[in-house]
Amino acid sequence: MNLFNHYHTLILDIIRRLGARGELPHDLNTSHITVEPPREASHGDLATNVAMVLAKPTGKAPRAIAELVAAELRLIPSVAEVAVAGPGFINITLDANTWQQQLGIILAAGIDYGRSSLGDNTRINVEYVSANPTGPMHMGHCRGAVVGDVLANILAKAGYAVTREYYVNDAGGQVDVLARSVHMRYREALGEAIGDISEGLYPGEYLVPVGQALAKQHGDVYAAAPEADWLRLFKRAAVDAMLALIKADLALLGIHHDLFSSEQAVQDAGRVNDMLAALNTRGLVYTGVLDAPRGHADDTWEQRPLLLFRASQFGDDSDRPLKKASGDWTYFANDIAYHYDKASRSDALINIWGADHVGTVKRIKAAVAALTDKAMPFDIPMVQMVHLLRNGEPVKMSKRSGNFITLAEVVEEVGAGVVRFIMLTRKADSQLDFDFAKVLEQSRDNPVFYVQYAHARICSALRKAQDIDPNVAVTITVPPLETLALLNRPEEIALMRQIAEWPRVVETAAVAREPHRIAFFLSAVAGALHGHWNLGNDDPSLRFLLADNVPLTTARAVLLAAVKQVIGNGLALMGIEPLEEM
RNA sequence: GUGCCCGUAGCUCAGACGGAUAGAGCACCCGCCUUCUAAGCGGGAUGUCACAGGUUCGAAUCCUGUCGGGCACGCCA
Repeated sequence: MNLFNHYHTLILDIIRRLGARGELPHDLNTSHITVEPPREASHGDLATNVAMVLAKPTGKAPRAIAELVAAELRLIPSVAEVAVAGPGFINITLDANTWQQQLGIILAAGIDYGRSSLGDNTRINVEYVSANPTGPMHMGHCRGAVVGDVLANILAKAGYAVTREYYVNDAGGQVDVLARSVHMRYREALGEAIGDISEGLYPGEYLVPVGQALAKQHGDVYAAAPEADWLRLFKRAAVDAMLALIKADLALLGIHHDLFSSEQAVQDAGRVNDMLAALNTRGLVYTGVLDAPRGHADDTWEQRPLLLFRASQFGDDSDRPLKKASGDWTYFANDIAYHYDKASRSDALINIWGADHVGTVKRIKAAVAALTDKAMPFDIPMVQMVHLLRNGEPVKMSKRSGNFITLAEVVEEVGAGVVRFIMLTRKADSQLDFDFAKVLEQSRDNPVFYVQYAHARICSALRKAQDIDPNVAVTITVPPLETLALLNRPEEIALMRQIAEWPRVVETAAVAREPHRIAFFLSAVAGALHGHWNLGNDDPSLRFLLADNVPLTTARAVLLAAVKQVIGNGLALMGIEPLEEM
């Protein structure tokens, strides 16, 4: 149960009651009322803007409303103190019991602490990675992969029915190029001296085994055969092999999709015609000509009649071609068909896209809006570039030789957990530096270390607590009230208050589609834990472990266990294994 | 030329749906520290939230414009 939601509900009840008694008007719009932790801890545990929001519709002074509501709030047993402050904020301080009991709730819920029904089983489709199947994953794909995966985790936790989907672009020209590259490797495997891989083809070594396998399977049947004889076959073999590579790379990061959707399959199933029919019935297709794009030297621009979609009616800057002059479908048309298909089996769509696709956001949103009569929620969080550094110096990549920094190399060097965490230390749409040296540093300014260290430190303390009192392990599963009541120091209450925000953080991250909030929250909790821990240096009575005070040691072990649970739950959402010791 | 994103402390960045005196880490200054896990801890100073208008009880947040930066932009995939 989200504590903030609980009091939000109570406040709405109060407004209704005051309405029934004639002290406030009926049927007020209460949708803008919030209950939040106040920024300033000294203001109390919860703050609500209810009085300010209702001032205008009721025609009353905010502070007058605040006093009415405050009087009612004081009647709630768990409320210790209510103060009206500033322009009309109501600050609520809860009874220490309420916070103490949160520890029991956290420990009883375990990994499910933070789960909610916010999403109400809405079928939400998260499409992410979708790298072209032409080679292994490189670092350019990494951030979107992590952001998408963690967002999917968050949404699942928040009660959505999540499908994790990968769109395989196996139908375009680049897979033809791939097949030709594989054909050269195939001839090479048959003993032919092929020299350098031709300009424009994929030179990567990872295609060598694909050629070898084809040579083994088919002998020299296709060595001198015309392309038409082998293209389809080689394409299939190459794409399958590349997908296997990609899946292996994703597995290194702990990423597993539910569904791989093939562009070719969408076409083969006739979904493009379905899409066209759907657009046609809405009168959104016509044959016309496009103006030349501005800002380019456009001597070569030819106005040709094309089949166009009226994207401009749905917020795009211009209408967009569905067919090329050649009569072939455009990539865009296939993409719409795919999205139409996704929409038919979802209640909401999310695409995680790299920043290089910003230019196409409007048109795909226009298409989805058109095909679903604007009924389909569709978010496209954009993921910015990652700059790879080593000790502050940019890592050089030689494109010429086809050497990218691969995801596998990076995971091998620093570990999957570190990669995943660092990818979430910035908002997705701002650029991110990834410094191989810094991410492994053991210091305060490395958030991965800082959070893991907090977890390991707690584990260590819990082991020692067990030595002081062998019953600790049992007590922390269902802590008795008299044990919890010993946790009444302000510093302890502050820590409880902080971890009790976890369910709210999950919901916020889900609604805002912002996984980085989890990482930031964990850093804050780790900071609070370390800070609290250090208090014990100056004041030994604040240490967690007190050999001469078994009841208090046990109680504090309960607090530690709850913090550990919350950090562990956060890391689990991020797909990171928490460390027991380090 | 057009579109999207961005502009917050010296640096790197947080700051859903408008809320109180705008925060964190680093760097800087001053102390402390050999410990319940050590890779440090405590305190201090630091802002025209790019600029100018507007909306309102209230704006870093919303709207308009200007300036500055990044990315993208043909029937490629």
